[in-house]
Amino acid sequence: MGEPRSTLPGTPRWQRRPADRPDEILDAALVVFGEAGFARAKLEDVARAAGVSKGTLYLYFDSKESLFREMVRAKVVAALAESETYVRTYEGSPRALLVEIIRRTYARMRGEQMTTIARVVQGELGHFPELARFYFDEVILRARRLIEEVLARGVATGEFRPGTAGFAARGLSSLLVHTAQVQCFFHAFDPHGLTDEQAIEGVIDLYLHGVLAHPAERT
Amino acid sequence: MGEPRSTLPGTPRWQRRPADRPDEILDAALVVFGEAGFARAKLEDVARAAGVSKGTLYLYFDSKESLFREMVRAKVVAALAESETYVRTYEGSPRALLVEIIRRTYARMRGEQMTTIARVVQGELGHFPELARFYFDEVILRARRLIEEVLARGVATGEFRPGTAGFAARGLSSLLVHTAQVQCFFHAFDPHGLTDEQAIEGVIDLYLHGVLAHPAERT
DNA sequence: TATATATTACTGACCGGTCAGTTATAAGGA
DNA sequence: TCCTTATAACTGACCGGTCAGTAATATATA
Repeated sequence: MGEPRSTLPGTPRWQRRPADRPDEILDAALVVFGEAGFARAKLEDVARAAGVSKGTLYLYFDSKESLFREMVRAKVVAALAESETYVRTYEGSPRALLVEIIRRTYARMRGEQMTTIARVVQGELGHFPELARFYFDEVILRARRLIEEVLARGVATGEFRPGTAGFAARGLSSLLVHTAQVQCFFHAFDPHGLTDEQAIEGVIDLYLHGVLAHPAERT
Repeated sequence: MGEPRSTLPGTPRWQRRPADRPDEILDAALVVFGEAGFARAKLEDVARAAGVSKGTLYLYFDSKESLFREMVRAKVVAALAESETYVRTYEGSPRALLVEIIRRTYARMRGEQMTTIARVVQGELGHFPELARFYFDEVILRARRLIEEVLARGVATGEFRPGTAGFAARGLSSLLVHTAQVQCFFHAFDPHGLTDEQAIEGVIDLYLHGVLAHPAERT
């Protein structure tokens, strides 16, 4: 995130590090936009967090908006790509894979920066049609396809029931994203709050079995 | 939402309607905050939408923040209360009640203003700790309790399996809220988009049955 | 290897627009 | 007539974006 500028005599007041600046600024942007949301976030603060001056931001990014877009792009794509290769190289049963994907995804959403991004993006989508399009194509759809692939494998082996394809992947995304968000935002208030581990187990159990006692009786 | 101010000669330029103003302003606030988010929303616009001048807002509300809080309070509580009496007076089977609650809740979230509120609130929660507390207590928890009651009835009759209580209610909230939001924000982009009806059926099917083909084999 | 010169990364004061909140004034109504 | 309700002009803080200038580095020259 950029060293604080040195004030020691002898050391230069700042260094030229054009290769590192963009990433440092993007990291800072994630933090500041994440805390404040787009509109409240001050470029001054992004600059300070990145250890540069405000003018420097404009050497690397065109505007506040474009900085925001670039930040989302940079931070979101890596995570998804990782999950994709995980699925592609996995060799166990589809059910075990599904459980593993749920665990990993939840962990990432809770631990790192994804809930922040999801929250801010969601709040700002209306004002950035271009970003909305990007987010849908590169995040929502891609995640959905990944889950659909896992589900399809399970249907092929007979572990998962067929005919859920239309919604099941969307459902899992929603379950994961929103559960993580609620845990994230409201855990502090919740007297009977679940631990993250309990929440994950709940997601897995619910997603695999549903709530019916006798699911054989289909309607 | 307040009549536009008359400019016809003869008609008074404005009327004193202190009893009606607050609600008109709250309606206007919902629209404007919903479109713009808290930070971007201009009180000028709220005033115009309410058919009053900006100064008038300050006769009824202390500040932008307090207007926002009051708006959320006013708009959210009614909806929940309605569902609560519905559940309390329902006489059919728990399973039918659950399905009905899902349908109604989804319909309300999609048709009216709830997704808007949910989105904006979520985006702004970090900046309004007091509102967050209120929202958690009066919305999240209350909705959860309502669902838990329905589930408990079903467990009692043997229709629902026991032991899901810890998470099942949370899971349904997440599923409903996030599904409605995704439908709302991204339907326009989605080439293979589901209709609302399909989405609801998906939620119901998934929530009742889960994805497993042979749920008997519990782990 | 030291010094002059050119280049480019970076700074921070400043400008202009925006908008929450205030206030002086007017109009309605009992 | 006097109080309440409403208006609209006003203020001042705030912040995105700019740019003239400066500091760090690279290159050329002796």
